[in-house]
Amino acid sequence: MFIYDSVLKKKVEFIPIKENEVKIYVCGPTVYDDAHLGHARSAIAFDLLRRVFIAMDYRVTFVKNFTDIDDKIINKMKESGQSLEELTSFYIKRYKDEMQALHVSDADIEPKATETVSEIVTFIEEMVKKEVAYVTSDSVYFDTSKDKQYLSLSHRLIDDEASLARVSQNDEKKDQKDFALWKFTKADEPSYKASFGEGRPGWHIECSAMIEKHLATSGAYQIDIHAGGADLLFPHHENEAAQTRCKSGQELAKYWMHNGFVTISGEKMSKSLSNSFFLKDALALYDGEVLRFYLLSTHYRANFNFSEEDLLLSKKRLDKIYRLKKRVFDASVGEISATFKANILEALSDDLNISKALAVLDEMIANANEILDKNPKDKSLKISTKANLLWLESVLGIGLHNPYMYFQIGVSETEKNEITQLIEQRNNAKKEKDFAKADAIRSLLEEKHIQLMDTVNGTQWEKVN
RNA sequence: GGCGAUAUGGCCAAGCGGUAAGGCACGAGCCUGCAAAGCUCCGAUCCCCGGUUCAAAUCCGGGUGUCGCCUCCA
Repeated sequence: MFIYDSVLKKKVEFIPIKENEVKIYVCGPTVYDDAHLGHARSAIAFDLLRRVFIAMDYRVTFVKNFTDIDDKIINKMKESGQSLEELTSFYIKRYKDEMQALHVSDADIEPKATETVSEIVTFIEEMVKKEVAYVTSDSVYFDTSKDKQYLSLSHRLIDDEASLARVSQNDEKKDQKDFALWKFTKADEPSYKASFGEGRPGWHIECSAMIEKHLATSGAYQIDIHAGGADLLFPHHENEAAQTRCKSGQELAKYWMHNGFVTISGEKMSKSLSNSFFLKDALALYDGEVLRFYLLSTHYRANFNFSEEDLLLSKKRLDKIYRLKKRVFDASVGEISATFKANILEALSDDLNISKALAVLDEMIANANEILDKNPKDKSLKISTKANLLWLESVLGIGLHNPYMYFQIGVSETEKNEITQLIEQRNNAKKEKDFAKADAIRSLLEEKHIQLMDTVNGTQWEKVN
């Protein structure tokens, strides 16, 4: 397995801390608002990573957190009048439902910040004791000057005035680069008791504490892979790494992976630009699997420019998978082709080269179709093709629909009955060589976006866009 | 202002020094009553300029364009 390490900025061979095991931590969402396409892309990218490791027989422990205490959440509580619990449980549930629609597997552990407070407090206490953190009137800060390797992750120089001018000034901070580990709270805000004063955790500390609680090994590195969106590299991951390094003497992660952004009309979606395409809206328009396949089809590190046109084109490629699946649907389950499996894994183990993997798949599809055109009843081919498809679908997280149902998404039962009747009428017309009538029926269905296909197994239909 | 990424046929997109995968669209053909589906065939010298090399889309230098990070962000 080769992965691109975004700290080393090159592709490296993945060598696990412990043989055949891999521990992955992915930064999850802050649950104060709906998830958008960017969250989906990140989740899908690292869901693929996890599935590939599993397909390669690694024992995977996959952790994704929920940040459920934060300034933005508190602001939203004040706006909406909801309690922390009401607000965060609503968005957590929605996030999980949306991930399910996208076939993103649940993480093995899904810790919440609010469930990790005691570990966070202990973590900070130790840092204060080691004098890598200090207490001011409003917060406990991490002292970045104590970490000689600070900024080694993001390779950044932030001593220049222009950079610092963008950060709000605070005279109690020893250095403007220092960041809050704990914020002392006002009376009407959610807070937790701590020896250094009642308050709530800062954003960065929770991930360090969660990793230590749920995943950390005792060696040089706490986990194998830490992943997240490219915008998290600085300051979030830089700060996480610094805390853990100074507190435990260990490096947080052996490898760092970051996914590229989803842009719309060439611009990154962001809260401040309010150009987010929310998943609840996207999933109302498109099937979750179609959306997954589209977001999956570009390499995870490249930026992804979302367009409805491209999504519908991408669907055509997924359609081809399902059409072949229909052709082999009645076959029994058998052995997959060793060559096919090896070729797919070779592609995916090269830093998740999905384009190459899909090219291998398309070649397999074309080959199988060609043979089935010549001999529609080639039993052994049908068996191996079906096995190939089922295996691949588990690796890519697609193909969970029944292939006949897939082409009927968005068609009501009443409409289905209507279609069946019209097909019957058309077949009768065809028998009587009344092709004008048969074609009229086909045109009628086409107007309703129903495409007919006469096959050796009778007339089939698909819903088309 | 600092730092970084990227630029491949009409569109999406691989490529990681050895002579341009794949998908979609277009066109031609086979199949079909006609279609659809499927299959076959068909298109680029890789932003520009210089350099290294027997050999560069791939490495180096300099431009230009686009995007991003430096502030919440996946």
